[in-house]
Amino acid sequence: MLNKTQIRYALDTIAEMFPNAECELNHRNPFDLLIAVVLSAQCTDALVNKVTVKLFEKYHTPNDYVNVTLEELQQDIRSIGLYRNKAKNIQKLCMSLLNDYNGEVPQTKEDLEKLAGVGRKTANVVVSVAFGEPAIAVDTHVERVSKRLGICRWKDSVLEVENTLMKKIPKEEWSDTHHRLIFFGRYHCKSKNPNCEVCPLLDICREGKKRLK
DNA sequence: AACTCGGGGCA
DNA sequence: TGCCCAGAGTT
Repeated sequence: MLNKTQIRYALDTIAEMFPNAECELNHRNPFDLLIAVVLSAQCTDALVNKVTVKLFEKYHTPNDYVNVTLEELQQDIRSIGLYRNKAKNIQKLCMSLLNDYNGEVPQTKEDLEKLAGVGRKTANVVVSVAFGEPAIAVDTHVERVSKRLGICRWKDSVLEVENTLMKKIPKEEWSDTHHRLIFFGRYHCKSKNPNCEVCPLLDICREGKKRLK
């Protein structure tokens, strides 16, 4: 396991590698962001952006999504995987916003997680990106990178990874760190080809040293 | 903890 | 072709 000094070094190095790391999803307001993040599950952000360009020209409010048939909404997001369930969830989610939140996006993780299609990861991204609240959303990249480097344990659950990261990283750095770890995982420490041979973190990385042996 | 949903992108 | 992708819900 990495100590505090090593974690500090790792985060600073990753920050230098990806100085402009931020949310890549196409969004102009909390509502559009919420829709985009729900759509992004198990699917690349590039594909989501391609779909939401047209989607957000047609749909602007929760009412717009519930005033079309399920079939029509499904057609409009058809090129995204899991589109049938996602369309259902989005209509359910919009009904909840209209009934329980006056058509607005709730600003707490607890309320967000009650919405259809919104889990812990999505809720974290929304409060962080849309409302500026410190949060670390643990997706596949964050989980893989944290475990490889040795910031957390291999056997940790997603929730344990999140708690460990929050404990070991200053709160004011949570949101930036979240995006940086994602970029690091997506473009460098990839699931298949981690690029260990050119990695500046090889000295401290538990998995990297094992792989190059 | 394991399983399922799923079309598009990329090798 | 085969494998993977800024997960969530169910069993």
